[in-house]
Amino acid sequence: MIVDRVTLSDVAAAAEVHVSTASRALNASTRSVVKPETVKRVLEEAERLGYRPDPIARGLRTNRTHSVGVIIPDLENPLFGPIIAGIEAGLVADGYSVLISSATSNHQDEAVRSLADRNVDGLILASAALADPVVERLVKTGPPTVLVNRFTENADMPAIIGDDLLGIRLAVDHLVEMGHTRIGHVAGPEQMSTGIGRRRAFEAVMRDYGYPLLVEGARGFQIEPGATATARLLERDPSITAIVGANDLIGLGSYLAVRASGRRVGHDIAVTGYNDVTMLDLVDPSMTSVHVAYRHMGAKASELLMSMLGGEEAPRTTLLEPTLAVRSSTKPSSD
Amino acid sequence: MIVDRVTLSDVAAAAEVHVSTASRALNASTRSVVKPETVKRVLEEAERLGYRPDPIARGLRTNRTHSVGVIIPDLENPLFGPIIAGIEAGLVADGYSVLISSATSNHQDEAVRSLADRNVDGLILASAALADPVVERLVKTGPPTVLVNRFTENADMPAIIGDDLLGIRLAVDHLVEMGHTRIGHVAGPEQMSTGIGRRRAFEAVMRDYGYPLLVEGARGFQIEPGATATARLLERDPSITAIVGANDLIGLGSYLAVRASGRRVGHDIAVTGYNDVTMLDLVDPSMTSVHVAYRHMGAKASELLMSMLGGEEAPRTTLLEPTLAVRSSTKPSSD
DNA sequence: GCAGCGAGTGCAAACGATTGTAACCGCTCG
DNA sequence: CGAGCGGTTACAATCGTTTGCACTCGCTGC
Repeated sequence: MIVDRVTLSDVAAAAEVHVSTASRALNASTRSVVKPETVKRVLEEAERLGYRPDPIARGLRTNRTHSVGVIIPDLENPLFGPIIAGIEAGLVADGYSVLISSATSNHQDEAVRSLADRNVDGLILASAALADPVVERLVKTGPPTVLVNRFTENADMPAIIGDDLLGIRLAVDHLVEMGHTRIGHVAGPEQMSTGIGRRRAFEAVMRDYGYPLLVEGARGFQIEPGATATARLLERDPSITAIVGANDLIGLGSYLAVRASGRRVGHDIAVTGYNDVTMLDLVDPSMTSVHVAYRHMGAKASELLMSMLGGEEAPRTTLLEPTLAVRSSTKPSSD
Repeated sequence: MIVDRVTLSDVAAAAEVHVSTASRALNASTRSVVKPETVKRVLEEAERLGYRPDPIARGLRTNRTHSVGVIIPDLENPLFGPIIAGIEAGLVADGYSVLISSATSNHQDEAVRSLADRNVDGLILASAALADPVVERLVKTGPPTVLVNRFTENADMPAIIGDDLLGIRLAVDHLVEMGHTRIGHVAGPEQMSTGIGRRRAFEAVMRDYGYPLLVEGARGFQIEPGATATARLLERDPSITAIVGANDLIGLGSYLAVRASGRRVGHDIAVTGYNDVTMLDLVDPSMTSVHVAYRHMGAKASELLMSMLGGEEAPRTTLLEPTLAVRSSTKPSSD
């Protein structure tokens, strides 16, 4: 700062009171103990001088920094923009600041530690692995924490996640409605709840229908692994007429593999994605996908964290209801 | 924190020295004044106890928080993910933390103030408007600041931006090479340097060629405004055979308007975008676009800020060279 | 044998806030 | 008339670090 900060003692001097009095006058909770007249004088001087309390100094004394840490596994993935936006909007409304850090599940440790050093009041993790030692430790000894988008099986940590069972059911129901019975699933990595969860959901729904279980796992949530796994799937059972991708990029990989096998997406083989990232309506053919309200998810996460910081006991897990965005990849008629 | 923090005085007590000595032993710059033997003892105890200095307390004394603020205009825009990733990577490497805040050009004020309250050592703004009073004030009285992606004309503030003149030239040159002479431009909002800059660049390049100037402004950098403006452009001059969009979304808007006019993108009218956001290669037809290395841009910005914090005088502006990603929207042969 | 020196440490004052406790004032009441 | 009391305010400690200054101690050089 080039201009000198206006400090509490400046205000106190201007109002001709002791700093402690000024402090109490300024803080709503202690205001009642100081004479209304004095309060008025202090507030006026504070206003006039443009006093803004130093959250750092305050944090040193009170052990609350009014900041929360957010850990994102991959900032370049368009999924996380809306999540961060939702989190941020919720937090600044409550006067909190957001410390952001990027770290994959395997390297969260240092990120968590550095945020803890900064004495964040709470933590929001989008980077949890299915079996996550870091989360396990946080649950025992760490600031209040909320998981978002992914959850952990080895620790009881509140999470805001999409209802993958419902989402997959929406996709499969829609495909069945379109007449498909031989439906395959290209699953995501099993280390993430989003990978294994959707796979289990798919298996459950298909069992309900009594249809065969055709599943291949992709090495990652990206296009190429999706293409490779789809190729394996098609090779294993050429009679497949529909593919449920574990996320949109895997679905786009399926596009490539389907084409490579000489068939047309939408006409010969239907494909669905998951997440409904932006521009999915503009690919060729536009892709049917399970839509998750990620901004809302972020907002919910910050809301939950705020209530935990307010001392409330947190509910274990909140499921967000997805919807299905139907497009040409499963309904070529609309082409 | 549930477990009590290990403090400097814990370390000092364990090493049987005064806290001041411990402090000096721990800080590389003052380490030379304390006896090597003592240094060793202090370091060992610090290590053994798992001591981590409290950046808050330190910041209170030193006035340096080792944190920087980043202001992003729209977290949901996929453009900014890579920028943030680049910034973050650069900063954590130097031991800095990132405080993120979202604010449009018109509402930066509160965000800047709140970051200043937190005593950030530096600021990175992706939200600068072309004429920006907030930036103007920052330049006079504020922490070291770097602009990224957009710059400001009313203040002399270091910026890392793409070379729009070169980018537009690449696009136009390519179109001319493909035989086009009647080339239109759908410009972005004039309040942003990216809008007006690309427009000016287009005009300059076209003047060089001696071709007519066909420009319409879109109200925003989104699809619908792009479509509307393109429609106006096509109505004004139906003989246009190529359109340069000010960004990718505007280009996608042009797709819609071109189709609405009964023509085919790529065959009847070529279209280029700008930024080369993800999945642009998957739209139909895949779009030719000027590629900007946004992650690198973010990395450069943090690098520049770090050097400024190190006391070096900052160069005024760094231009990043874009490249052209040629796809089917200008080269239908590859369809 | 003592002033002076330099190396190494300790003391204590910051930084800007919050907060327990003491002190003061003018009253009332016993 | 003095103890006690409610209402206000001031004092001072505290949070965890850094840092200017003073101090000690063992030497050297005169």
